[in-house]
Amino acid sequence: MENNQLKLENQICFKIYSAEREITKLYRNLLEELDVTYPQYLVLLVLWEEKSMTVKELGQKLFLDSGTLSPMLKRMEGNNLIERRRSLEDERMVIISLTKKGEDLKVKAQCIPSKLLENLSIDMKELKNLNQILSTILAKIQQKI
Amino acid sequence: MENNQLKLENQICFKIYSAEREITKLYRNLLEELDVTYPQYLVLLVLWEEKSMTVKELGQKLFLDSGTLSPMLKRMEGNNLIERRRSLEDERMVIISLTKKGEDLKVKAQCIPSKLLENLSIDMKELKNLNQILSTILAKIQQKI
DNA sequence: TAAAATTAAATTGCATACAATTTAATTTTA
DNA sequence: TAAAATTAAATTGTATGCAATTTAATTTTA
Repeated sequence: MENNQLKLENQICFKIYSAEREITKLYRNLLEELDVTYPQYLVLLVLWEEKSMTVKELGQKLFLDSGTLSPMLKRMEGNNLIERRRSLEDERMVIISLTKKGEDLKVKAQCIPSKLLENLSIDMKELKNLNQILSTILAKIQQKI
Repeated sequence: MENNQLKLENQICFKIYSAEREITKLYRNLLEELDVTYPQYLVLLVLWEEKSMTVKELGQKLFLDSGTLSPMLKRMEGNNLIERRRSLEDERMVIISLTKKGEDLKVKAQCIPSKLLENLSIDMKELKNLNQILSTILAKIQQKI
């Protein structure tokens, strides 16, 4: 009696794991021009929507903790993309905001989503479907935590 | 005119990125008993199917290069899960095989796929759907490379 | 067949991830 | 209100990932 469940090809999570890395590689090419990594690009996406935000809030949006964010934000500060300053009301908090350079990168980034989708060459119906299923999964996992 | 494409919530790839990490966290709990990480578990899955394999073949199955595999396999060797030996026919190649301990872990691993699916609590129809979409995406990306 | 090209792993360097701990500030509570 | 508990970031330590380079072995080619 074979155990098919332990076969690699039947591992749905392996597909997610592989797809994540392959897609990140596609992004790497597109983001080269902006000189940011994919996680850094996500930080920029958040800050382009909301001018400033604490490290904690950023972490809640991106599902990342300070162990990941602190050094990454330090690198982004070093590259002059963001500024970090302690909150005056509560000195425990660090407020992250965009520099002029970080703000201006948004223009260059406009084309990235469409280019990425073009690279993926997936049709809109499937895309919406995928989006919906992943949202469901994420919500279910998050709910458990 | 708002640019919705640059909004985080519309980033399908962010969902894949997040889902990958959340699922890996679920695995982390399940794999604790086996004392392996998720990528190490993937190596074991492959070796449980085929007794032995070169580093290159392993990399082709898992989409990982020697920069990732070499140190990981060294750690697994250190934990007595696998053995590494140079091929006699071609000394460039390193052949990876399971130790008794690595082979025996398969029994303990039997329950993991079902437990994981239970944690995900996604219905079979959605699962098959997700599987199909991700396979399509992976195939399209792979084809480009 | 000897030099050039190719190939398989390993190594180097950098950037995530994340658990666990530490530090400093704030809030709660006895 | 002073000690205890909580909270936000940073730090520490470990394990991926991956591009680029190096090393050693094999194959190709001039």
